[in-house]
Amino acid sequence: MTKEKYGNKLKDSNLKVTPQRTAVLEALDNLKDHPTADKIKEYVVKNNPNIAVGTIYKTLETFVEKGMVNRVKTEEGVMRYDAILDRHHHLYCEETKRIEDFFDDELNEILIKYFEKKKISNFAIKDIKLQIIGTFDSKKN
Amino acid sequence: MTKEKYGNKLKDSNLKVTPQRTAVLEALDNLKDHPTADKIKEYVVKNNPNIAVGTIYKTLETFVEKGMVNRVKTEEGVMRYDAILDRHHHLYCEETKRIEDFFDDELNEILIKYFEKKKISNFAIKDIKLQIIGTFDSKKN
DNA sequence: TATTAAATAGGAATAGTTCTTATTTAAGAT
DNA sequence: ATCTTAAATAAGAACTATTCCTATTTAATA
Ligand SMILES: [Mn+2]
Ligand SMILES: [Mn+2]
Ligand SMILES: [Zn+2]
Ligand SMILES: [Zn+2]
Repeated sequence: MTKEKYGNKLKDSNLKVTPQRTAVLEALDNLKDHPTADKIKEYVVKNNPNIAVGTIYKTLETFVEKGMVNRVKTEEGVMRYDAILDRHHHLYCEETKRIEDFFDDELNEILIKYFEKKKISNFAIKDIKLQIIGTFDSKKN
Repeated sequence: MTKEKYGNKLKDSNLKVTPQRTAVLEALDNLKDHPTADKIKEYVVKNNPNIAVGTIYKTLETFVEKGMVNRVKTEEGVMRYDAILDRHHHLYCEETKRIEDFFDDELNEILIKYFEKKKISNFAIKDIKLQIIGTFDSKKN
């Protein structure tokens, strides 16, 4: 019962369970490629044809505030969202602007250890993410 | 003769030397905090009161194309620019949105070696940047 | 000094996002 | 089950960063 899963997630964050929020959660759960608000809308609209675009933005903002979703740093003019909260890094494709997840616990260990030794003066680190910039091999796109 | 320096930089990139471009270069050279187009305009306007904002954007775009300037990835709605081309990473302050440079050759070595061993399948790495997220100690702000 | 391709000024247009407000609704209380 | 009410939503206006358009100006070269 996956619909129920989203309801519980909302309750856990002390949010009222609405069809709009449930739909956005579902979209985020299914669109794994760091979607824009617009992509989320496209997905949500299939089952909720009357949802307002402002609601999508408002919902995403709420989710970010509650820590249910993260924004992804880009150098484009559009915001992208990430529902995966486990620590991971990102592959940025320069050609296609695709952003793919990169999980690597060994690397995380190395980074943590490195910055335990080497403190940055006047800066308290909360998180470290790698931007791995390059291109996907275009054998099959 | 620093004015001349900017002129040469432009010539090196096969760009016509104009007062507007020189001024934007000078602004980028002096504003070390990854300025927005608007901050650059504020700086440039002091000596070039008639410059058009569109010219600033166009100039920055040209510089990015020529590899004289990089965009900085953020999760804000405004673009920020970086005139430092030497390999470096960024400290992102969650509170103030300040972005500060972080140079660390030892860390670069570690990363390069790590990814020489551990290739990412189907992805050709061009560059790796760390997003070091946290807060600056607010002793003096 | 004349030529010309390129650059700029000025302002309109666009796009992503936020804001406003009347209406609707979820959730708790009765 | 119905009532109550604070919160959420729809619809569209407003806002803001950026891009686009084009008449005019200018840098570079001859
Ligand atoms: Mn940089
Ligand atoms: Mn925008
Ligand atoms: Zn991700
Ligand atoms: Zn920098």
